[in-house]
Amino acid sequence: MSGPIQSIERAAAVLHFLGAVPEPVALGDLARALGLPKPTTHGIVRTLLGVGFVVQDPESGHYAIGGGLTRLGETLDPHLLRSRAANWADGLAARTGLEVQLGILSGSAVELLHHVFRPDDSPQRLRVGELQPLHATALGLALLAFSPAAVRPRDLVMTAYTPATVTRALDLTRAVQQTARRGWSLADGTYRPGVAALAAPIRHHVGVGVGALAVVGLRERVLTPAGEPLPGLLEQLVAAGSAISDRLEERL
Amino acid sequence: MSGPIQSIERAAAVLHFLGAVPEPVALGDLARALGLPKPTTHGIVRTLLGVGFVVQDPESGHYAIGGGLTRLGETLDPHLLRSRAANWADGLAARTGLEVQLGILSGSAVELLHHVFRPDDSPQRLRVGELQPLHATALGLALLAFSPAAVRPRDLVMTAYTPATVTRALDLTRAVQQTARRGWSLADGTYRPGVAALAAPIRHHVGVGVGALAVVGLRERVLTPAGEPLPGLLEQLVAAGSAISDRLEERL
DNA sequence: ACGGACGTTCGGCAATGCCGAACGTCTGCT
DNA sequence: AGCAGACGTTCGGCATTGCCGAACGTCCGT
Repeated sequence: MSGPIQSIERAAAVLHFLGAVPEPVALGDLARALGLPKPTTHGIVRTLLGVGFVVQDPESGHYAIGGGLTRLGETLDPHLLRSRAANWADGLAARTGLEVQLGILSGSAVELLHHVFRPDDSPQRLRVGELQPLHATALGLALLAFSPAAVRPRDLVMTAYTPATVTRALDLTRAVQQTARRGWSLADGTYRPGVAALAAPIRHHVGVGVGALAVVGLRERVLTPAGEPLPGLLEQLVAAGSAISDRLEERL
Repeated sequence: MSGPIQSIERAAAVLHFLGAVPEPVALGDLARALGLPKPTTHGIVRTLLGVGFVVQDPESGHYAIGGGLTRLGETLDPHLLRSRAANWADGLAARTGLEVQLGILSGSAVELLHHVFRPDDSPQRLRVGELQPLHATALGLALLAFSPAAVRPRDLVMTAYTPATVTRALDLTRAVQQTARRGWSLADGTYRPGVAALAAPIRHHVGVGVGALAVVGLRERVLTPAGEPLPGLLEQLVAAGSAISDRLEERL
């Protein structure tokens, strides 16, 4: 049997130590206490800083347990998500001229939490609360790729909404993998004919997806004739997703 | 600048994922969600299991966040420590015929929480609540070596209680390092002439020292003429320290 | 002005972590 | 009852990664 992973055990020792002491700890004291050289201890602490498990007092330079660790068990309130996302979603609709949707995973479907109309006069229907299929929408692909809940493609009922809808588990798996690699998803006429969408994940607790933000519109308003996202559109979407993610970490 | 440590980041991703999902997670689902091979994920999870940050449901084999993580910020109540230690301490005194002391770090001194008299008729004084010096006692050396609170030898006032008392910071540092290597400490006439003591740490949260247990008596009752622990005595002491440590993890 | 201690960076080295192949076990299906 | 698939787990070869000594710039106390 292979042994335990040394650097994870050392990181745990750091966290145990910091958790046992009420005051923030100097790096040198931590290193001495654990019997490790300062650069070794520093490398561990820097990584724990990066994942939010440790924080550093900016004045003293000392280290303490961070909120990212103590908040591990917390799940995100959908109302909080919506409240944090609303302004960004409204701004994105205004800038792109497209419909913007915010969704979360609900069982084996996408639930729309927020829906911003295209900023024009055309008739539109408010869809908040609506369930959408995971396999046929950009929001669905993003949630499958980044959400912690383990929904497997083979466990889904894959209705064909258009001739372009993916209905085989293997094809869906590939689409999800592609989404994971790119950091965003694309749906081209898979849910409504002639309608395309792009979606980006919204994350909480370093890297964990809790929702997705999408821009939706007629294909030629979202994609090039070759089927790629229009220039600038993807960047605005991903930036909005990141900004919302950052706001989720803020405490009010 | 060197980058973050990959295996610590991966471990954090595991914890984030487990923390985001209400139900225990299958190893295969965890591996898929994180995009890692199963053996890689298993190595990480096995290590997190070992440090108490993750637990495994024995029936389903699934993994969840463990109490060792959520209890990181908890400090140990001295009354709990005393209550858990008392029976072991009493038994140790009965088996060894020596005085047994339980101490914790209190500022820059040892505070005795529990004191068991030698099981004989000689006059003895109850010392619970007494403060003892860190530099001159076996309890003190054990607490310096294993306790999370960072007390540095150079910050101590080192009174000479006997000619054998260590009074130089460098000598104390070496004694503490030796204690850390051995896992136990030895004081030979450094606090009271002709009296020797051995001490072992009591740990909480994998490896963090929260107290120490000592056997104390006339030198010839504790050490060989060469100054080594009497055969069998050290093993009984270390075993008692371990048993008390184990009992601290139990929930009532 | 100087020395000591701090947190931090750098890069050479080899120890360690990674992960494909394989295993034994369990469960569900035929 | 037998078989196939999926599970968690183990093993060991390989090279990537983590480790840590040397060194740095900064800050503080003397």
